[in-house]
Amino acid sequence: MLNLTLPDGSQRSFAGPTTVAELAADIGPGLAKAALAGCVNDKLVDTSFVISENASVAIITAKDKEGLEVLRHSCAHLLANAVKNLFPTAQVAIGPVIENGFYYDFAFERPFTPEDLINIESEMERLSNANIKIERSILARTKAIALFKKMGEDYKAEIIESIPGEEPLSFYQQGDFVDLCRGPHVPSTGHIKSFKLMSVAGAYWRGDSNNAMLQRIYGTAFSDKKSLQSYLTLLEEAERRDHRKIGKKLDLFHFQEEAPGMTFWHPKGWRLYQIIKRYMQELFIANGYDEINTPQVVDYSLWQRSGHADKFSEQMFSVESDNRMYAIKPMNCPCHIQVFNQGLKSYRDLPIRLAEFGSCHRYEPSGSMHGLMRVRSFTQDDAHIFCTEEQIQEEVSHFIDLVYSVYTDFGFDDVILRLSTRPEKRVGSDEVWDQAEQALRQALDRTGRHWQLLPGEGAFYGPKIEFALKDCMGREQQCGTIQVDFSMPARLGAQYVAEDNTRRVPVMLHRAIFGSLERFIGILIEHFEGAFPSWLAPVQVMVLNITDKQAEYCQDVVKSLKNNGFRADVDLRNEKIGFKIREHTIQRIPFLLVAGDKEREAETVAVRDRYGKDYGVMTLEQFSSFLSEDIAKLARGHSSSTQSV
RNA sequence: GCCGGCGUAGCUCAGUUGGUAGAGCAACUGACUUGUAAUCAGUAGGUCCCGCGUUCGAUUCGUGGUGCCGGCACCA
Repeated sequence: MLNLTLPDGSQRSFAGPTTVAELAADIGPGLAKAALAGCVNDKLVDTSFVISENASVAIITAKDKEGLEVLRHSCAHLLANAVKNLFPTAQVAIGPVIENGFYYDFAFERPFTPEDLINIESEMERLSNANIKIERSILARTKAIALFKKMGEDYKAEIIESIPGEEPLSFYQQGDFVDLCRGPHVPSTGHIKSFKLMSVAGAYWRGDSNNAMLQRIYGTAFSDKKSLQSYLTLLEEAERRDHRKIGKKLDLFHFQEEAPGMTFWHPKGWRLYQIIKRYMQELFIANGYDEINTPQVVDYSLWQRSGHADKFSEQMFSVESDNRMYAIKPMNCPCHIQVFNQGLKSYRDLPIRLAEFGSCHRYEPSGSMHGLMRVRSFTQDDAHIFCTEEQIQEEVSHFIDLVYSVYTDFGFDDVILRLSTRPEKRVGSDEVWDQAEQALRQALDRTGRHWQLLPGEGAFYGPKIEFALKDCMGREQQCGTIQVDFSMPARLGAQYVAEDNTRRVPVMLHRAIFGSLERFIGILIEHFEGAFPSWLAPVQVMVLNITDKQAEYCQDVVKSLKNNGFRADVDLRNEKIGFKIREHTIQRIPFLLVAGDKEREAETVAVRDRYGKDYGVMTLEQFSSFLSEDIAKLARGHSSSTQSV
């Protein structure tokens, strides 16, 4: 007698060993059809798995998260199957599930073309319609290696050879196609219906740039066509929000060949930049930081002493002048230590918080550049806190609060916290690491927020906390960080006089909230789709006349708004009001003020926003306080509109 | 840096199977003086990314470079 407990607590009894598929059929014909896999005592298995002991069992369908992953994994196999059918000389490498889909890596004598992709997809459809049974088998590894070598699948053979342990391995076969796989997989290819191949790209074998480059085909699969379609729509939305496109459309910045990876900021983009910088400047002042500024070009010897030249000489811009080698600074911390080192410091002076809008240049690999997100010239909202070990926790606690308040101001409510602890290779004694990790842990716990632990992911010089925010598309963007550094202060001779009159080396905390201003602005552009909240908008108000008769009045209105500190502009062009409204709506200007004869005579303005909402007629005083209120809201309570134009 | 793709007017993009190029929008000029998402007409605008090669002739073909795009790798 076999008793199986279902997720809802109910039980099913069978006379003897039973497969997952039989259990599904026993529950109902619908489930029998939908079953992709099973979960027996929390272990995922195929529907063909035989349950021989009492267990808790769940039937997994495409509606389950695990089911979707099984489906995608099987779809990766379907892809490999199709490629092998069409291009028998292609070798298969690996084909895992990733966020939103899957990929499969192939070695093939020529590049796959977009036409190939179309043909491969048709072949996948054909295989799906044929509803080929997918069967699991077990092979001893020596046999398996021989089998794959015989098939000419050198990469697969290499994978099998590198799997540790001695136990036999599982394989999945569909028709002629066989693949090494832990599984589970869907029962037959007919379950894979809603899929799409997305792109081909190069990828290094085993992710190592010393290895051969394979061709990676990306694809995605969903439980049904509708989910697939809504995913594709989401991708379109992401494309619409691309900061590079919006940056052009809103005339914020540009790039050109003569300065790859370096931003040419246009008036409106630079205004946005300045607003964000000023915001942070005030925050520095309010939180006990002293803003400093250090040289752009610094003798190479400082970078040798700091250790950066050793590790990053390839990525540093260097300048030779009068037979002396300099580097354009790639980071600010060595310079900040130079400032700290001026004059003898006492423990009474600590913590010392030195902040800088540090302009840095790094020769990033050509293929890594991406709009504002990864540039060769950028400015960090950088600061270094020099303190004692005992002060770490309080400084970190305070910093975490600060990060949250900043992200909230910019409209990001979802923040992910990660603590990275000591790696294998590191400097500093275990006691110091214990203390620092403990301090970070306690600071995190004190916030009462969720945080993730990344063991071994810390820098060689100390543990760190990283802050990632989630934008309106649900994408994670790592921005802020606070890192403990046990190494640099000693290397560069930083000291303070302790209570017992001995010289000690201070701990240095590297920290940034935006990360780089360029990147943060890129994130903001995408988050708001260019429709910045009024406190950030480069132009907050545009005043429009209807005919020339109101031109002078409109200019007076703008003058008065500017005097009140608002970023206002006027459009007196001889165009229809509808045309002007369209243009400035597309430009995402928060408020449009229209003045015709009626308004001019009454000394009022007609107010409307970029979403088409009509706020009626107001006096200038009324509008000023209305706008002030809107600005004071910061980003809180605003949601970016997805209304498209 | 690596694999693949791409580079044509300010922007978005056609096009030339090798005979130095076109549209829409923007710009400029004129008319219209307009009431909440595109008024009409006209004009001007190009080293077809750069160098070299093949050719009578290259924007088109080849090659080297450069930049961008999608990934990979990298990211103090």
